Amino acid sequence: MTGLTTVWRASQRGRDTARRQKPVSGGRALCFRRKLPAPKFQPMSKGVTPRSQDYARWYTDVVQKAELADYGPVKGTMVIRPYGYAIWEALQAAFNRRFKATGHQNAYFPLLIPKSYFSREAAHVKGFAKEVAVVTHYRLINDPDGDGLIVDPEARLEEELIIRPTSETVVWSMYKQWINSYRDLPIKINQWANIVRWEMRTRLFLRTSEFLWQEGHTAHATAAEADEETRQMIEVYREVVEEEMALPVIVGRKTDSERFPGAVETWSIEAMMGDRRALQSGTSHNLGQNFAKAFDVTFRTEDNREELVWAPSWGVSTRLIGAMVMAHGDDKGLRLPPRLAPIQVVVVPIFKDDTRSAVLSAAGKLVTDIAHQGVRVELDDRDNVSPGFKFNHWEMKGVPVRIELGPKDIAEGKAVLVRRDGDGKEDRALQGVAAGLPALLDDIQRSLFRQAEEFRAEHTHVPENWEAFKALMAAGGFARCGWDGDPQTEAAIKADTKATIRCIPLDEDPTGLTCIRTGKPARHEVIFARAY
RNA sequence: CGGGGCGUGGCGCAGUCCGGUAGCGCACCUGCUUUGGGAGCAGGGGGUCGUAGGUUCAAAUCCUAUCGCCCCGACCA
Repeated sequence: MTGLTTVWRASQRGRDTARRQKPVSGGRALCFRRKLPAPKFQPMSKGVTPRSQDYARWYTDVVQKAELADYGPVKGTMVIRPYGYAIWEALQAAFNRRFKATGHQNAYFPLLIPKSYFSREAAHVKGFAKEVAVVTHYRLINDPDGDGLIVDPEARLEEELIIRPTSETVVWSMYKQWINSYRDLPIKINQWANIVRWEMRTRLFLRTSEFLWQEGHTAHATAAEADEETRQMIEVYREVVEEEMALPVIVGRKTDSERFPGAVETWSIEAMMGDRRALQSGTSHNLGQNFAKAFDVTFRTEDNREELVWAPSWGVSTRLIGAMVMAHGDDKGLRLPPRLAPIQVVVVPIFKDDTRSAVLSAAGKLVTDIAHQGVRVELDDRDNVSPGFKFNHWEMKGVPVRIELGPKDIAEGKAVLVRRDGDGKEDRALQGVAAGLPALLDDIQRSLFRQAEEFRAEHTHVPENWEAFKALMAAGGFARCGWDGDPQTEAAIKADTKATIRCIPLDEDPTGLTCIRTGKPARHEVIFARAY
């Protein structure tokens, strides 16, 4: 409790003092001049920090005010609140449907992993060791020297356990037991789980010490099959993110430096956020035979040879919710794509004491009609807050469509309809407004995708030269250009511009391109951006 | 780990320099009036000032220690 208290107090304090001091110093005197200088910061008593003022703070404000999530008591942890979790459930449903359609089954592996398992694969260890939480004891006792509980020094574990930062090692330790013959392959398992990575700098949804995700682990008899699986799943991710989240992504491969620890090839989908930075939104890895080697997982082929099993793994996390906030949100709050919105339409009745029952009964009827269309609808009949408050409230929550219904409307046989993805209100005949909603929601879904796509197009460029590249990275955006394939060039570019190679896009064509920095012939056409 | 800052009702803060027994806004509760873009008025409840120790007649305020958190830098879905 006190932890939470200080979080806010401390962070707000600095900003507020800074904000207050500027206008206050000499502010009075300046009032006598003809033109009032605009105060540098307009204190926002309501709503959220405008994106243009402080994008990071806008994001945090929206996540909290829309009641998606809140900070947990332990540094870097978050509570996903019901509204945020409902979005996660919608995403899970969308993914599960496709995972199952492509022959995968859900299962669950344990949270705790023997430290020795974790150490089997060298690159894997190197990648995760720095951020693994370790369980060393199994008991607390009363402190003999005072009050409170202490870790019982007698209760040290013989073998220390790690809390999974990902599950490759446990999964493959089990696959060793399950796989003997080519007849046992392929195994295509997915698990929904929480994982822990002790992050230094955390942000709600985007990077927290514990997060929820899905990790697929499959085992195959051939390299070709593993490669096919890896590509198929990145395509599934593309489809869900673009079609359900209305967020356009670039599909591509990672360079060596950005690859998953232990993978031979990593594919990712990369999206552009509202501040023009890139967000890796899903990854699919071809692990080759690395984990099979580490866990000695072999099988008998049809012609009785012993071979190592081939492995992909793939995952998306609650980070996707952060992506949705940052890609679609505006200064009024969230804008949710209808396919994932927990509430697709909200009806706000407007009434006074004398009109209350008439309005509420008309609104109730409307809500029933809407529900019959298969639309997720909510009636906000609270009478302790004003209609204006409700408008802002539901806009903050990103509900795609709002219908206002008051006595005047009912008299005229109409309702007022407001799309969250645009501005302005329009009248609709009360008859038929419900029937039109499914098509309207589809239109909003498309419109959000189009807006995100246009935004990305506006900020994606092919820089002519190094100077143009630097300017683009400083301004923010995606650069599509040549790279000589040298990791040192990549590192130098990062040092100069903070930009990294987000991916080598699926449709790359390096022919005739030169490296943006060295001028050497390009080995790959890549996407550069500053990333989260 | 290095640098900077902060812990005072649920939240945001003032009070700390110049010790005198805690205040403001929001939120909350009650009532009345309201309700088409974040309602108004009146009344009310709630904190011992991160923790521990010290100085003092007296500590949110001074001293010491300690814990925690935030921001910036070195890692990452």
